Amino acid sequence: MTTLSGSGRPGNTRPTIRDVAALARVSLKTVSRVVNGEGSVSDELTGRVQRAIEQLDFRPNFTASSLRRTGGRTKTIGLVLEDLANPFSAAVVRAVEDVARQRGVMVLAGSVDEDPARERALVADFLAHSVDGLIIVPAGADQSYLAPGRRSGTPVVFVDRPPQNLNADAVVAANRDGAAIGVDHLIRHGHRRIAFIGDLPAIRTAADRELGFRDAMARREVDIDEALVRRNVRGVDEAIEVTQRLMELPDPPTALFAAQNVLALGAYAGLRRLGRRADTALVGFDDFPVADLLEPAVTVVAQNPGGIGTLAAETLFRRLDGDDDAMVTHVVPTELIQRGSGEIAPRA
Amino acid sequence: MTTLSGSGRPGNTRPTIRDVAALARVSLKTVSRVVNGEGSVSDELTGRVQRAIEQLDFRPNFTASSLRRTGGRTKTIGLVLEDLANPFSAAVVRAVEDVARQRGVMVLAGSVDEDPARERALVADFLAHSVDGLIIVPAGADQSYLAPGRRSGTPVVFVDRPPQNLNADAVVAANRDGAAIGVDHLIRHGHRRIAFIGDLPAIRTAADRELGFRDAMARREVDIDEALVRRNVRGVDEAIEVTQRLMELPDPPTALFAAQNVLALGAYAGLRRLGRRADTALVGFDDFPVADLLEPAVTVVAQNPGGIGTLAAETLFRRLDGDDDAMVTHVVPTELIQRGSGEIAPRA
DNA sequence: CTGAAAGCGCTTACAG
DNA sequence: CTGAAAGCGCTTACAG
Repeated sequence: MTTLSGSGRPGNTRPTIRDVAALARVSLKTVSRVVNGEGSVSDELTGRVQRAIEQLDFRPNFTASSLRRTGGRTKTIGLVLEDLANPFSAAVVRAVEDVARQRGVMVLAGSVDEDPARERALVADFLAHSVDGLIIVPAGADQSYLAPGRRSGTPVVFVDRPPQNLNADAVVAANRDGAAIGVDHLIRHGHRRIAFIGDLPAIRTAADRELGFRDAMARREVDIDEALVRRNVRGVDEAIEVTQRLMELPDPPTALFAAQNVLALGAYAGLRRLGRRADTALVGFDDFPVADLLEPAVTVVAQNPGGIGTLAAETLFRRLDGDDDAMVTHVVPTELIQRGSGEIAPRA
Repeated sequence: MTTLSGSGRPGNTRPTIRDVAALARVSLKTVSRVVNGEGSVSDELTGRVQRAIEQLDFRPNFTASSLRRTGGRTKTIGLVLEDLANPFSAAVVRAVEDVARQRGVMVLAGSVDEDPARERALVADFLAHSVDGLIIVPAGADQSYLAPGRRSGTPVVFVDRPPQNLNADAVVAANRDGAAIGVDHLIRHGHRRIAFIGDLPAIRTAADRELGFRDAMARREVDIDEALVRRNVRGVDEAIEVTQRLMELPDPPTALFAAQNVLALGAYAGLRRLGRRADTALVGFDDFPVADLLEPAVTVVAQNPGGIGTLAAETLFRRLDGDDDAMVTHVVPTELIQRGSGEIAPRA
């Protein structure tokens, strides 16, 4: 028995439309018609083609077809995220995937770990692979490098943080308003000495949340003791340490606002070590698993990563469908979830 | 000024190698040589080509090139997971991504939600997109559908659960041994009435963990009270309910072994509601965030999802590099992490 | 209803 | 060192 593959390549190659055509004794175009369900093929030929497909276990090469097909969509989109392993990124991917699936679109995803160079490299790789669109959590402070690509028709939607030096759609959480609501909650429970624990101010969301903290304090005319404002705190361990330092001040805070979930965890652990968990209020920004199982359970200003991802994907597909209205920034509201830690009154 | 694109398509299309060649007044092949750094191009022409590339912001279409290139690799692999949003899946993707990145390979990922039909559909989609290889957490009980694809040269590595009706590489956790170690830990702390809380026995890992539970009990000659063996428990809420039922038995267990992290969370919450957290031992299988912040902190048999993902990716790439040794199943060891809940002695 | 030719963006195999 | 032709797997535009 001879090799079915016409070009005489080794036998273990995937069958092509040419092999099917040869076996069914029809033209390439007829196979193409059957595969794409174009109709207008006689039952006789349709049958022969289908049997050949079955027999060879032929699967059309979608990538090859998109090369010539009008529009030339590859039915893939690229996701540039902070870290696929963190719950926020993971929830975004999942939500995007669900929207994409309905359209038969696959998702390529990659982590950037806050490295601007890696952001650009990943975008370049996705573009080289001809993705139809991009969803990006920007790490760098300049997205102007995307301008040429966008001109050539690849839409981009930013998530979590707005782009800089580029006019593009974005979907962000209500960082400033949400933080203000969380802090206001503490003030209404009687606190006036409220500490702020935040990440690098260079990260836009961290800066916005600090602004929200200041908004709330100003609106209620509560003085901010700058000694209680701690920025540049990274990771659980640093948050634990910072919390312990804060609580050991001569005039310590009665409440903590931790502007990120990991920092809230650190604050919780720090309070616990000092035995101050039960008498110090704590509100965190961004929910985390098991927050409700801690004691006291942790009150948070919850983001909606699933909602953010869904909206980002919908925005991207709207652009792919031809929408060329002005770029918009969607702000997804946060939700204050009261669980106990945020409702502790100040010590007498 | 005329359109640079020779074919007269609308101007906002991405420039091609042809546009570059025209602008640099060289042949296609010369552009190709420069782009691929083949050398053997005069400085004169190299310069002209590079300037044209710069000027047009040309980015080679990798997908098109792989169509003709020998080997025809697309430098993409497909990941079929349970749910991208769950920590186990997320950790696996991240680990795979890191290995793939070193080779300039991108990862396509999708969730299957324990739906066998979705597993097959996703695999078919990945294959249609010509991925170079697949990493799969199987949902269905039959992977024979992959045999034809594998014959045509796409390697597949299974993760978390071995494939059925298909001879392929796999990377799994030491479910049976790990569970036995966790249960043995409870026995050594004096427990004899130990409850087992597990997921659907149809899921291989759940079944294996129950076997491990039975192994440990048999080895120490502890009788199993079948009334304390609860299978088919799904999700936190069911685990909470099951735990409450168990603790309300006339002769309740003194220790619980929860064979999955979500079930451990439910067991913890269930004990807490009954005020039995501090006097009932609990060991969970598979670690979870914040397990160390609960009180008591939860003792677990930790899997190593990162290690599993890394090993799976390495195995896949080894196959892509031509390794055709016999298929192997790698068993990644678990680690018992003692945190408090597993070291509680039985009530007197 | 059916097919032969040309082409998608790029590389291979060959010739100079 | 350089290029013209053929081809990767498929679709388009045209002809019958």
